[in-house]
Amino acid sequence: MGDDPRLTLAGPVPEVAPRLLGGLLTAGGVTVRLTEVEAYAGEADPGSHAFRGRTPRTQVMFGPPGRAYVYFSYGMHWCMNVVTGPDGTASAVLLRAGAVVDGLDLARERRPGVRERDLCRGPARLTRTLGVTGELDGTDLLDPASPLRLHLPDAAPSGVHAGPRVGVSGDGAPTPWRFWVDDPSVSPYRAAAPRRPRPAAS
DNA sequence: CTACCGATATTCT
DNA sequence: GAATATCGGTAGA
Repeated sequence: MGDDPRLTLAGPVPEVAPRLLGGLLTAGGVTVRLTEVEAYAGEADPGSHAFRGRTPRTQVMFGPPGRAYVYFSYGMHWCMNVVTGPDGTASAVLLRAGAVVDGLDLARERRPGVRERDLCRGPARLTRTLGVTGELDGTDLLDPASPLRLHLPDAAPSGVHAGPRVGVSGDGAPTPWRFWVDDPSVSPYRAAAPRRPRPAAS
């Protein structure tokens, strides 16, 4: 391969997303090999944060590819994406899971009591193990001096699976844009919108 | 392993 | 007020 990574990330998000699998993400003294990702296709995608247009939270998605989009979820968790596609398309890839390949002692120290395979098993666990917070929103992932860096794999990974996205309901639900490789760190599939409706108020 | 449930920011209705 | 790209604790099979 040897493509310019910036050029690779500028491609269509359903093609870019599986190519992040096997990539190395480094932050806070810990490096993770990505094992599970999800594609979100900007303003045309009902499951995307950008579907309703630009907001203070989503502005980074509308910028150039190769930056980190970090957002606060459910009032307590950080989740991170890699912004993809041409400048202005608001596409991004959510990093859902990974396996720690370097800095394991530090990761364990940061997550006391957590089993190794659970350290980055889920998008919010991944950011916590790496120490990623909203301060890193907008970081250039391809800058060697950045506190949060992404290194794309030399070759496209093999054995990639695809399935429906997690937690996405409505029109965007059936789109098979969750990609993963066989690894213990991949979170088990959960159907979208399992939320139990609260008992009807009397 | 499955199932429930609380915490609670951002955004939309 | 309600929904959401979630997790961790607890309970039970």
